[in-house]
Amino acid sequence: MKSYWGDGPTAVSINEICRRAGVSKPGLYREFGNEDDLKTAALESYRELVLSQLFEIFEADQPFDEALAALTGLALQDRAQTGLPTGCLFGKMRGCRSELGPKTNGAIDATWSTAQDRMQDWIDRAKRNGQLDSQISTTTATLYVDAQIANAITMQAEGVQKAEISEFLQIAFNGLKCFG
Amino acid sequence: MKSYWGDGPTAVSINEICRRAGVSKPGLYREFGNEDDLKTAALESYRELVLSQLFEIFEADQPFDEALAALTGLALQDRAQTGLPTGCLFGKMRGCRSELGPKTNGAIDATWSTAQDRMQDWIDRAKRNGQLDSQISTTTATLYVDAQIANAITMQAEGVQKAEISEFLQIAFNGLKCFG
DNA sequence: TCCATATCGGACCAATCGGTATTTTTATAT
DNA sequence: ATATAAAAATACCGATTGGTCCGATATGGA
Repeated sequence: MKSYWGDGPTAVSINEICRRAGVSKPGLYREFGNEDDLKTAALESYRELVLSQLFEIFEADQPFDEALAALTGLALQDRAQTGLPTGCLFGKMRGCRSELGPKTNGAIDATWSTAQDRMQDWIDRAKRNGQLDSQISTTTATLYVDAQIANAITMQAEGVQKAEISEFLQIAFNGLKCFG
Repeated sequence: MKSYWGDGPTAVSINEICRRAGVSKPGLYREFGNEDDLKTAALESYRELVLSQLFEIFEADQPFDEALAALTGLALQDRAQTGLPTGCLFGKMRGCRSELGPKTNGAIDATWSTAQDRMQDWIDRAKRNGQLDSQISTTTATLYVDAQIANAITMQAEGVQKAEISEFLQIAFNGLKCFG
């Protein structure tokens, strides 16, 4: 069900969702409430399915370099094999917030907030361990890592070769390591 | 007219465009043809208004570092002052190609192709001048620069502070300079 | 077996979509 | 001033949108 959000949270109508899922429209409404609730549920499902893997990396007790390598590996893993759609639902939703309902927007805020918290802890830890230049603002670093991962996932969805995405992330993360 | 594409190329209906522009629907259709043509025209207008400034930087005969600085300045310039909407129409369109018509998609292809050409020339020139590590794949470099500029513009649209965007680009372009 | 109850889906709703036919207005020429 | 040509807007088209009503159908207890 949630898998059909691969082609954009605003690109698929409720009718189309029902058609694809083989479920009646009243049935879907009984289960989810309305469109806003449905999209909220889809985002929550995405968070548990995909973002949780990122959070695990951020929380893991490992050197900064290894965490970056793990992030690269995660961003590069083949979505086609897992049967899941490509692209980042969270990123797509953040890109068209004005077209989404208030509940979905609230969920986006909450998700982004917890993601930033996780990343802040991780960045601050790396700074304390001397693995990251403490001149770099923590908030900028979180924005940076988030954006680069989103870039990589989006590029994969657009069909860019894995080797190029890998090099892309290598360059991007290099910017963090050799700062100043 | 084209300014109303600020809130997303799929978020605004033809009816709404007419309402905002104070023009009748047949009038708009007489001028542009259909929705696909209108969006194509909007993209062309955006290319001449915004992307042309990027192309000028790529074509200018200046050191690589100065070009990067110029790109940073361009990405940071305040859109609110110019009266233009924030965000990157080209990037938004690339993010929802399946929702756009064939003509608009063709224009996206053409725009992206010429943008990549301009960047390739620029990157190759920097490599020849020893201002950029030639180990970096040219196509990856073009993808990289494009993505970072898009990131910066998107962040400005989301209300991120200028100082953070500036630091963001400093980190990102650092990754190009100190590679390997 | 028969009735009550709970679930489910076909059919329907007003609103809006992209797009157009037709009528009204405006301007011109005689 | 009046008939005619050009321009523009009102009013409408079928299709689709998010959302709901209500009849059909399945289930369970007596």
